[in-house]
Amino acid sequence: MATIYDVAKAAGVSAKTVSRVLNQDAPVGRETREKVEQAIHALGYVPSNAARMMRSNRSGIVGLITGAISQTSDNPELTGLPDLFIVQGIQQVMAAQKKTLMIADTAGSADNIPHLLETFRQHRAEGIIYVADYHKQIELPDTAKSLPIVLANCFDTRATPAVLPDDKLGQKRLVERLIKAGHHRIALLRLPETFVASDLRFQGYCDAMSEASIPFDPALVPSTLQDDDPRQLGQLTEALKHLLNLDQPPTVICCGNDKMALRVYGILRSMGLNIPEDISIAGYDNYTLIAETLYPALTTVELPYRDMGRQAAELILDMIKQADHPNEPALMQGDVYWRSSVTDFFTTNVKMFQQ
Amino acid sequence: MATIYDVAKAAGVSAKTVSRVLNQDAPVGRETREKVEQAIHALGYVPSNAARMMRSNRSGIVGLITGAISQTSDNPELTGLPDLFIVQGIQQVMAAQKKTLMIADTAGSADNIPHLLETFRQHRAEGIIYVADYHKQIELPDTAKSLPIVLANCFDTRATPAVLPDDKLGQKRLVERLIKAGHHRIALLRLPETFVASDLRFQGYCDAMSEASIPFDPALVPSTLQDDDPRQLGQLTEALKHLLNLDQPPTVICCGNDKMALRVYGILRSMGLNIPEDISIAGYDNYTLIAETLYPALTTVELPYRDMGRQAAELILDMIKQADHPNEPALMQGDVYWRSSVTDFFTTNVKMFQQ
DNA sequence: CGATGTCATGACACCGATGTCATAATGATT
DNA sequence: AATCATTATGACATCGGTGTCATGACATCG
Repeated sequence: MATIYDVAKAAGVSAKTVSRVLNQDAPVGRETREKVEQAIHALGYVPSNAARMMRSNRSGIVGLITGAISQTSDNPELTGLPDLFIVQGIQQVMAAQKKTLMIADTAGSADNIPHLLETFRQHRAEGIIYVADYHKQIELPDTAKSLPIVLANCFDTRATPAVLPDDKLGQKRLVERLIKAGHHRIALLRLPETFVASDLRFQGYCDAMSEASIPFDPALVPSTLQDDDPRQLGQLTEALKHLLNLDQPPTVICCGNDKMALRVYGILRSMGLNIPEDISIAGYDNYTLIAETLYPALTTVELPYRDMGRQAAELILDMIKQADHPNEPALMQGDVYWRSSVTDFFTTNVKMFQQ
Repeated sequence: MATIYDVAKAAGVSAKTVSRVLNQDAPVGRETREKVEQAIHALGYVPSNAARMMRSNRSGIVGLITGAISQTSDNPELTGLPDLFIVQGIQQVMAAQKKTLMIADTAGSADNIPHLLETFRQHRAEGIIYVADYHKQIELPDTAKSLPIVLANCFDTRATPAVLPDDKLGQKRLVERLIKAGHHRIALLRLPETFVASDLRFQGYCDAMSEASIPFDPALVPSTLQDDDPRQLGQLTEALKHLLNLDQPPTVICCGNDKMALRVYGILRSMGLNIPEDISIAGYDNYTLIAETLYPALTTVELPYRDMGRQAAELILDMIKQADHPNEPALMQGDVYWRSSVTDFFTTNVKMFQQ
């Protein structure tokens, strides 16, 4: 591979002059510049990042640790890889800032993290982003403390800067929108309690109900499911039967996520119920492959993964520039996507009057 | 950040001796080694990859170009990101071989590829893998020819080494299995013709039917769909009505992919049909989030993404070692996943006898 | 006992860029 | 015309490792 000296020789100038042409950091005579540019082109010369980095001691590399890529399928709850959208958001910002993103993977085991950090340090990464597959609490090894680090979709007890989805607000907005559409009997099928989001969304549900002065009815919020996947189908069926047999059954069921909603669609239909005529269904995540493809399309709340990624990327770049960092996690809001799986009583009424 | 000279000074030895301890490429006295190791630990020294790379001229970096990460949502057909599994397979092999994987992203536009290649060359990547989001033909810019390159999930006209899914064999196996389960009237809802897989799978379908001596009935294979997503629902409904109104309607419908199967579930149920009692459904892709979550779970063929990734990784590593490369694309086989969306007439009969 | 071989270590050059400083040529200013 | 500023260029050192070669201390062998 050609070096800057080969170019210099071919152009009949010094290496430093070639360097100046490359970096445009000092005036170069027009003729000289053209000779150099021709030589570069003719030799197919590409400057060596390694040599540059050595001199400048700035790598321009940001490390990204994720389990998304090599996620093992032992937890089938998570094979959707939606968190890859976070990586996408990060990538966008890094590309715009001409930073190089180096992605490493935990291969499903947190034990690998120290080794990954070591590799990043060898490459002189300037900062690190850790991306979790779903909203959770984590504990990073002590080795992580020596570099600027940002957590995305997770948080720890050491107030490491973090970017999180605002699950509470998201669920609250959804329920508010449901109430606005005329629903009062609103059921909530919670995620397993092992998920941080389960409780946050329950709080959002309660807030929205209480602000609308609708008393909380525990019968509408069956006990949370287990994350044991094979058993979930049976548990879901039980929970749905319970809800449908209430004296005042719900007019809409909020599912813990879009995947659960997909299951609920199947179960309800096998019971002979139509969505949304007999009962409305809402999800969470706005996992478009499901939400837009389901028939009817699913009303749901977006998990703002791309925004979280962008936010995390900007945060780490700030931290690299100035050792400054925020103490509070950044909460990212996701919109409600209103689709045809939920009846809007008022819209329906209007239509009736128009007809 | 500490250098090898800092370590050398702290340990009272020469830099070269520290280097020997690090690389274990020459004997070092036990006492000396321990002093050096202590100094390394005390200073938190991590060798600089840049400096190493400069001397050895071997980067240990393999470049990966994909659109998976920053896939724009303008093609909703593809928001599932299943091709990320290819990246996962690649990552596994690279990690095992202690290679560094550098992932770059087309940000949805092939125009960026030359720039990405330039970046890879700056980093002195030893080889490149290009991953496509679905089985397709591509055309790489000429700049790509100077490095070993492997295509995954795509191919070109220049016989660049490629790793592809064996769509023909996959569909053939599925149909063979359906026939074995007692189905004779087998419908095929083809993907849009713009997809390479559409024709290959149709060939597989024909092969299986012909080998079982079942005459080909064009009525069972409606014209292919458009990839225009909003219109697909209507087209699908039309196609299904057509199939169901035949004199001899199909007993099973093979869908172009799992997502189409998800749509078909919804449409058939809104027609009051039960799966698989009234009609069986099969998909393609084994996109587990859909296939396993659907109720009933979906019979489908795996797209062997992880295997393709592993194969592509091993191929590029071979090519890096020896400039040798194969001329024929590697076709990777995917298994049939038999689930409850398809009636097995023989199993059913056996059960009836047992009862 | 001298020759040879192995072990342990260090001095030094080198990889490919770029920062610093020096130098020469040109044009502008007094 | 002498001085100064600006432009255009090159020589050289340097970044942090590692390859090459040299050196001294022992151990082994005929």
